[in-house]
Amino acid sequence: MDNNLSLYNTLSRKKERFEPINPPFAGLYVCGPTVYGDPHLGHARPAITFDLVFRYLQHLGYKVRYVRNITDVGHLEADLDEGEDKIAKKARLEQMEPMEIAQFYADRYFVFMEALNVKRPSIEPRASGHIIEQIRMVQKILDAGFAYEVNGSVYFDIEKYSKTHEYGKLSGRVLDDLMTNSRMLEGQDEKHNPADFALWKKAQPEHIMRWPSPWSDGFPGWHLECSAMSARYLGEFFDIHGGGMDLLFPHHEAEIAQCQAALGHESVKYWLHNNMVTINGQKMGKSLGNFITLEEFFTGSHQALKQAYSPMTIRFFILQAHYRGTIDFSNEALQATEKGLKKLMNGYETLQKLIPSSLPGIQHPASGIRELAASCYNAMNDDFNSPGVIANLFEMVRIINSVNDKKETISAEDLELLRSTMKTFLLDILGLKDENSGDQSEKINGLMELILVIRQKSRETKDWDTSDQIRDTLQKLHISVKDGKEGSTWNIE
RNA sequence: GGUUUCGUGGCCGAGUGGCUAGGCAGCGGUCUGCAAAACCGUAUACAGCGGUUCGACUCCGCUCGAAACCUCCA
Repeated sequence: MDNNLSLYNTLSRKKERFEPINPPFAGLYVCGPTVYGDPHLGHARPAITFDLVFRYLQHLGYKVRYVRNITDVGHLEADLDEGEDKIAKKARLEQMEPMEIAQFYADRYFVFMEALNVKRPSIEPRASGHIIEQIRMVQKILDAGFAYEVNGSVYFDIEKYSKTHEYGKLSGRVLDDLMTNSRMLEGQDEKHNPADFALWKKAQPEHIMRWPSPWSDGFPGWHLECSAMSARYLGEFFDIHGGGMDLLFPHHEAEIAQCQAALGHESVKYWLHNNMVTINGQKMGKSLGNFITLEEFFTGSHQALKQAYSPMTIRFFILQAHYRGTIDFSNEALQATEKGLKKLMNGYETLQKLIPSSLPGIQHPASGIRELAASCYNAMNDDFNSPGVIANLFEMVRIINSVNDKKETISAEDLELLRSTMKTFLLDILGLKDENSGDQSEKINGLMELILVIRQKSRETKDWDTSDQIRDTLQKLHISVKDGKEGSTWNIE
């Protein structure tokens, strides 16, 4: 399978040609949500970023297995001495079973991801369903001599590992710094070295989420689930592992070490990381009062928002920036995005009713469509440069409108290429969809036809009061009427 | 303090060692009963300071600024 795709590998810090291990198959693993709270922008960005990767690989013809986990095992909360975990804490506060919490927020996550038109991955495994795999992996690491047990808990031995392998190569950490830095934090620690991380943790008596293991009744360390589940569903060596940059250290660094220790080799060929989001230039945080959930974006029900922003506006906004750059959400930027998206979707609608000109020799022939299509591929092949694709799509819309205005002409061949290219990139790869066309029933179409006929009559008699009243009233119902040379058109906004 | 990512015109945001990104807003036109949409034209730019080069926004160094991580939190 030929491709010219290159992608930025965090491990090598440069763009590399994408050469899958077992073509035509491609394996993609992405760190999914911890389901103890409502989905927000921090969930939307990686989901959309890797949805783009998923869609493009599929478009190139790969048989992609996309695995994105659901973290439903409680992990310890840092600021509590009690050793309570996030999901259990939420469960206690809301008087629910921990799995009830996990189920509730997982469902919320799915609903909002669907609204954003994020495709469901091939497999969405849950950490709680793979305790056995995780226990086996801990045992393998113990057997290999890279871990030790203390009081029923098992820790990864960084010092031992570092003698033969480079811990910190993904994130650029230097081990000595880690040790000296971490050493400052005193505590009644079971760990031999502060930089060590837990593979298995013995549960405190009040800890509800627990499973039996050879070492204790307890729960797996956070980093373990991704290693265990990726190995199970994608094999011990697979193509792409993705996630947010915030996961670089320690999470992904630990995954590399675990796999190396347990399997004797690394498990990931390409590491991809999306950058973070900010809101009005600030990081999003509950204490800053700018923590905005997706539901609040969609309904506009947050004081920082001047209006509601539709799921497609959010999606388009994220795709308008390259995934490795930071992205700042502001009302001004979102409003601009909303207009741009509308222009794009209107253009796509216009394209459907465009007619090729059969007359030869007309001036200003629309041209360059082949180049624009190639340019879209070049952009995607250059590390998934969606903003580059979008710029080309806007150029296509300009051609579409010019042809529609009879200012340019287009051949049947070019029109067909234009249609297929627009559909491929706008709908299939970028995953944008028309949010307003869903509710146009036959009844509404019939009514609108009637109304426009009546209005046209009033216009012919220059009864502007009546024609304007109709247009204004419809506008209040979010139905906009536009008068053109060939009659009036309408659409729901 | 360390590691990492980044700093482009009013706003957002690509890209390149010398050649127009694109969107939104603005200005001037065309079209139009008016409006909207659309099309055409147009101003404003590469954080700062050095260096490499015939030439840097693009490479190197430093400074300033922002974000993430450095918390058995996922």
